[in-house]
Amino acid sequence: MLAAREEAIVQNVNRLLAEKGFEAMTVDEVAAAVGIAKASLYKHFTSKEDLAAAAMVRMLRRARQFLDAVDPALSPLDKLRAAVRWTLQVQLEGQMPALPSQNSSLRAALMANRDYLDTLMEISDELGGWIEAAQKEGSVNPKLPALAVLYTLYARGCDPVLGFLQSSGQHSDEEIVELVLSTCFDGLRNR
Amino acid sequence: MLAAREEAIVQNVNRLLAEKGFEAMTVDEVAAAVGIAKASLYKHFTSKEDLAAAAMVRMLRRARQFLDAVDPALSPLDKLRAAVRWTLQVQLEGQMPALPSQNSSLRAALMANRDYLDTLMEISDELGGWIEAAQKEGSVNPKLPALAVLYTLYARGCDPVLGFLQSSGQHSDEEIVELVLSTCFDGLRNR
DNA sequence: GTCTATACCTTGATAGAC
DNA sequence: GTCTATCAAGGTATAGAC
Repeated sequence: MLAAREEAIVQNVNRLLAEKGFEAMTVDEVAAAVGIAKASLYKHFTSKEDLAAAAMVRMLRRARQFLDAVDPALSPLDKLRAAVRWTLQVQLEGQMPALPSQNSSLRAALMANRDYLDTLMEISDELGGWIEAAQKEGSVNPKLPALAVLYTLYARGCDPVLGFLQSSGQHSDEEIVELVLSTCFDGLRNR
Repeated sequence: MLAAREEAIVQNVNRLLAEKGFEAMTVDEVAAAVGIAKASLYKHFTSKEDLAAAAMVRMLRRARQFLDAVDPALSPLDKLRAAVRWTLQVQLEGQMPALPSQNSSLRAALMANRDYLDTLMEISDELGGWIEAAQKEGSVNPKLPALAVLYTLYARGCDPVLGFLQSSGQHSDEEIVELVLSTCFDGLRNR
């Protein structure tokens, strides 16, 4: 079954991207992890960038699914909190693909990928609506530009603090999630 | 002059690390930027990792210098704010070397580099003292583990939000610094 | 569509003359 | 210590048989 094989490929790419990042991940590794020859990979995906883009699209779709399933009865602030919590948990599970934030061949490929851009836009719209509502009701600081809030939320998806705290060995995953949620929404200053 | 040449090398490495990261930076580029042959580089530094480590040590020393010069009359909270502000400014100037947070050959080299570890420890001690004082006086949330606060501060040095906001083109560098400082210390929630 | 084998290139690092 | 020239390894991608 073609779809099942491709899902297995993308799943492994996803994991490897989370583990080592785009540049350190090799196509040989992916092929070995899936258990097929490298040349077979290239029958499904035309390039390494294409592989990574597929993994990113898969993750974005999962994110969108989660957002769509968030309890509409929650306050806008709690919806945002739920979104960030989900992101942090995915990252702690080693399932959040890490891509270079700097310019690279991958960024060009992503910017040319309609699936990626569309899903990213949908997510941004949904989060943007929540942000606007939260600022209107005064639960999120209205002085912050909505775009800055959005970027700050996205950045939690690749926050190195999670890995640092995890390797310190002093906190459970649940504690780490709550700590980062707290610093994200409440800040370091005392309230 | 040997020292001057090595300073020129490390300066270029620093800039290239900030631009493209460790993996995307090539030794050929460094040699070209400095204006010497690649083989000559290897007379000064024994490996690419060694080059990057030297750049990191240089940046850590600059950070330590800055911390030592912070006005002792400031409150502990304002000292921490000054430290983060400095980090953000360096990053916006494209001078903050970006290293892979994931495991790699570079991490091993850094962990074997006494200069790096010593300076990092000194900085952490200085910041740690300020954090403790700030928590004691109640200006920083005392419920947060000091280590989590420290990591959160460090993480601002590679915060992708800066680059996102910069490329949005809607804010000056000064505004971006104040925005990120605000989200870091005050959080997204309204106060 | 899977495989083996390989082309082609880039990269980190070195040899050896000066 | 600088250069030119080169090596060895490992990477992406492809050819071509089945």
